[in-house]
Amino acid sequence: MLTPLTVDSFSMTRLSGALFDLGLPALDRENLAEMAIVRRAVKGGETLFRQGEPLVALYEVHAGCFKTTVTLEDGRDQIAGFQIVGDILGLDSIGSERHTVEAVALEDSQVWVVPFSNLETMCARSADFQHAFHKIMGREISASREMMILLGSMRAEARLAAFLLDLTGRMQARGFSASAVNLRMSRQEIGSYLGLKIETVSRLFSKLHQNGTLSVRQRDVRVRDHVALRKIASAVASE
Amino acid sequence: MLTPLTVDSFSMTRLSGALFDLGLPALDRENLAEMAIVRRAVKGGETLFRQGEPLVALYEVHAGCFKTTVTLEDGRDQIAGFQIVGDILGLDSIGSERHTVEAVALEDSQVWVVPFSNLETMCARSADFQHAFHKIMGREISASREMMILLGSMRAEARLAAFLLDLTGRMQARGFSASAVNLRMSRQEIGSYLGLKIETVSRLFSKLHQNGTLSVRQRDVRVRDHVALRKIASAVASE
DNA sequence: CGCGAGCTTGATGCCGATCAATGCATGTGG
DNA sequence: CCACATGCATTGATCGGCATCAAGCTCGCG
Repeated sequence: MLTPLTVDSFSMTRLSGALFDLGLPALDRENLAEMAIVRRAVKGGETLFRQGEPLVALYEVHAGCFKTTVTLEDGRDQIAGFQIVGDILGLDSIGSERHTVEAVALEDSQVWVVPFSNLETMCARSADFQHAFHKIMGREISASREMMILLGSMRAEARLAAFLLDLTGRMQARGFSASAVNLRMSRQEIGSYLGLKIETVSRLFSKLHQNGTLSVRQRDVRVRDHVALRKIASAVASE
Repeated sequence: MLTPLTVDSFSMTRLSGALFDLGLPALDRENLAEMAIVRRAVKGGETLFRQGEPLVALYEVHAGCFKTTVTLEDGRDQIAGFQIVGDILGLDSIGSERHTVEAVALEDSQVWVVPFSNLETMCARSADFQHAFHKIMGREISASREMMILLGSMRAEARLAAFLLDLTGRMQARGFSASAVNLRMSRQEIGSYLGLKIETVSRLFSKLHQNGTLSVRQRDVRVRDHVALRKIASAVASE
């Protein structure tokens, strides 16, 4: 599994993302080396880690996009989330010290590999670093909580709108366009994530395209009317 | 808000629950005093903390039962979870340093109040303590993730069965009966948590009562057939 | 060109929401 | 102690949204 590692010394001097770009001047090249943080390439379709594997490291997405999936006892599997640049993979496994999800690259990607034990050592050494790490975990908890709310209280159209707003919002925060998205995932995968069937997702994209909220061409999506999209996402739908 | 505090010196010598009962011999009476951990009584219906309030402390439920709710912009609110003895309240707020949910006691309860900054200090001091705390946060992440799966892929009957199995399982882990439960929450609240309407919840209780899986009398529920309940919870229902 | 995976679109059905009424506990005042 | 009110739960009838079933369609690729 832990195959070719590529360490790009340029990027090591200017790191981005939640785990590193914390305004911690202390976390420089020297710290990185000490923590044995390296970069690893993951090809599209390749699995980064599987359900049940012991926790060895956390991963920060440096480039590309991942999906995390859970396989249920009966064999079906559901998508637990999509991770883009700056997101952390592996937080789910800290409770049990084993991965509870599988992470698969949706396109050619790169991750920073952060050995977990070194990370805890680092936490003990720096109060700022510790606090920052706790905030990352806390944000993960809030995010899952929000997803629960979405799945528990929104109708199909609102779910899709919220999904698009979340995705574009995250992309924008990482410096991408807030309106033009190239979806890396299939309708199937979006449906699985949102608790909807592929046909429903497709129909909703068509509907939003027709009424001018979006412009959809396969996986190229452009948000034409942010206000309308926001309105749909917050539409009441039952208690 | 932070009204009368009761410190029970007997209980302080023998603490239970996730945050304290970690097999950490170091966390004795002296540490508790140093961390300024105190016990506080919360009457049924009383609010422990509200959405938007700054994070001051985490709380471990020492006795009783809580619900956490999120109020959406449009005024509706949804239940994010139920916390029983041993559960931690406030983890949701670590990401933003403000509470994202409101916590309300469902009956007369008691909590341990753990000032957050002291907790981080403690983490820095003890690697074991730090690791234990990380596991607690990790478990919270996994739990929310599981709830997402439930809401995204299960039909109504499976949701209720899973809810009951989760609740009784947690009760059992804390030394209560695994089959007899007195629900502290209304049908309304269960429905809100599971993304179902009150009528649906009621009908399902009736159905499970009639077919002998449960015995239901108001909020007194007894699991008669654990195997059947488990089967219902794992029934396939769509992708 | 033809094949296939992924996507779209239509027709139908079912689960759970909605609307509406009744039942059943607890509490309060006469 | 009963009459009545109030809040929660149950049960029934109907409706609607999304799943399901079933064809086509589009686009990339050998």
